[in-house]
Amino acid sequence: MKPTIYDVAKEAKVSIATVSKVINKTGSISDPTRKKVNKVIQRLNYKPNVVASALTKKQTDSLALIIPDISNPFFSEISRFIEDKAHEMGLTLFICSTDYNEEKEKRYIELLQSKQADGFIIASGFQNIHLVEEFHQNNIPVTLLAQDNLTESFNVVSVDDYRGGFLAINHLISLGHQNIAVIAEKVHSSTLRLHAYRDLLGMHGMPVSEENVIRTTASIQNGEKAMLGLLQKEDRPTAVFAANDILAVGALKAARSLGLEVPKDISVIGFDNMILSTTTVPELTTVAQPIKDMADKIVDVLIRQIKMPHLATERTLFVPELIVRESTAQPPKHLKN
Amino acid sequence: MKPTIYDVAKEAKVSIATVSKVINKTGSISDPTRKKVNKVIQRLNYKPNVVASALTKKQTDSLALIIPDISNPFFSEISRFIEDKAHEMGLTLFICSTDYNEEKEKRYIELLQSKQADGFIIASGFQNIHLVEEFHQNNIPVTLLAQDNLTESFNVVSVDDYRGGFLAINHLISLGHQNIAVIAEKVHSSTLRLHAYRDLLGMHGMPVSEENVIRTTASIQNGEKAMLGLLQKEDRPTAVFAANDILAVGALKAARSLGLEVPKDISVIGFDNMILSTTTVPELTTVAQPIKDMADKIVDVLIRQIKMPHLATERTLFVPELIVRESTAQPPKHLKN
DNA sequence: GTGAAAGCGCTAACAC
DNA sequence: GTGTTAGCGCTTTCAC
Repeated sequence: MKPTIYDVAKEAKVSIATVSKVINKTGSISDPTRKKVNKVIQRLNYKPNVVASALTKKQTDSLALIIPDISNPFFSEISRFIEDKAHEMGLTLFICSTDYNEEKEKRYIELLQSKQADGFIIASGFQNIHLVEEFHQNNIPVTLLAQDNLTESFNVVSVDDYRGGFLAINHLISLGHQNIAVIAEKVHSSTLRLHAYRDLLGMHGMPVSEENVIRTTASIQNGEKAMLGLLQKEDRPTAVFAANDILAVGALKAARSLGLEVPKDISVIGFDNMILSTTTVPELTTVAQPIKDMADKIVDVLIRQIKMPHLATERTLFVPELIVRESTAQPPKHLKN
Repeated sequence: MKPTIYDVAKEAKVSIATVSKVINKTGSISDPTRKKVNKVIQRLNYKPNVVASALTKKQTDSLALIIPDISNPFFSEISRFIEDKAHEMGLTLFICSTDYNEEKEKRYIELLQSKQADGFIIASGFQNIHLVEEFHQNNIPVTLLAQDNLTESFNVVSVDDYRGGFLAINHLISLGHQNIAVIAEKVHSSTLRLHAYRDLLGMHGMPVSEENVIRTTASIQNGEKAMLGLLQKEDRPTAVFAANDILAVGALKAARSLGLEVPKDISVIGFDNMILSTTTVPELTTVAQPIKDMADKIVDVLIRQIKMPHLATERTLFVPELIVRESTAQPPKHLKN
């Protein structure tokens, strides 16, 4: 049997309260007894049972991170930073992948409530926002990651999507592109990036053709498919803004499969700056999210909310950054006006 | 306050024992009372507190997965399958990234023991195997993933690394390559892949030059560096076997940076078949691990061990598969003998 | 078919 | 500085 606090107390000839105090460094304990107790703990290889302490303290020191898919590099990269920060703060992390599926969202959220997670981080791509609203009613701390929800007042940590879209399109326009298409996801963040697209085109007196905006789900294949559609149009765009790097990678593949050279024949810009964007040929020009800063911030915000539930809601927008690599250039000469 | 089993019992005018029985579908409960209780559970939105039940049952229904780095696509992909399988079996997963760091390994293992994880999956790349041996002594169920440890008898699920190396090198040799280099990791699985390399070269009467085997840690940069070294040699290899796709991607980048064309000037083959290997140009020829099968199997094995601790140890080797894509071809003519 | 009660391993209030 | 004790919310005998 694993040793319990009773075993330690008996061996050290003190009470369990004393043992508890030396473990948690609470109360005041004389130096000799502390040493004595610690020695016994060592000798018995005693590990406090935190499920018992969680039951008494009514807090598990664990956080739930709900993402669409941990095998998607964007999410695995940011999860890693969140994990590090959480551990640094003494918390463990449950990570669950929901596949954009409302069933799974519901199941995981119930499960993690049962597991008494102290707080929840809901990443972008979460479908059923009603589920999250329930948290609010039940006073369960939640913070949204890169998911700007306007209807309810949640704590949010996100990148400034509009600004990011602006950066991307502005880069393309300043290179001289006049016919720019966009491949976006069907999520809110993509919508904001799209707004920047429309606004900027408008500002430059460029017409927005609805044929030039494709909405899809993030996957390399979908990026490929979307790009193929775009490239088969008569009035083919000279530049494509993919709302994330996964889609951009698909776009790159599609262009290549049609014998088109990027960026000579067509420019492609992504969003996210994940590892993928440096392994393509050409390397991807993209808009970087400061995911480490975002990860740190979101854990801080969530912890604050756990400790002080009635604090004002907080929305932190991080500034994205344009990373120019190889996949964007001036449009082909014969198409320039 | 969250409702407890007492609240449900009171509302339903039954005892907490009865409520417990309907929740867990144990004992025998009459249809009417079950319905009555369920209705109250519904109405109160009652969620059983599993930390309390974990305390009584002495089992948390959770597994620990210890990997080097969740942001490494190989691990995130396999983690995803393990997560799915675990959830299918009614278990939650703690995922921890240790960065090949013994300090972190120790910290996480202690933490997860405190959290009373029912079993541990230790992935390849784990440094301090002594830590794992302690599990054995303490009768804590462990299964190794893709880490074949010879000294102790652990349950192991792995790919047949030797066979994988064989497949890769054999492919290269049958294309006509005579001067083959290898970039391997400093882990056991890589060593096995290396054995295949040496054996196969020997079988074909090809000398093994130690200059042609580089050992490093998995990262794109290290792959790049290793490849650069290889390419600067006078007697430059015509083909390189990278012991995983991450290294192979680095190798591809290095070749490209030197103006070499893959596979025309030099062939590159990887190992793992992760998503990265389809986004490179050229797409990577590689050896695929059946990671879904491995994930399913490892969860099964671990659960079996949790339920029946004294079962014989089991080592399952999965058969890898050669995936020929674009990065391998015959060696340049002028170099062929 | 249902309930009373003991106990899982711990924390925290309180007494000494 | 240290110990006693009452829970935390649940499962599981064992009566009835």
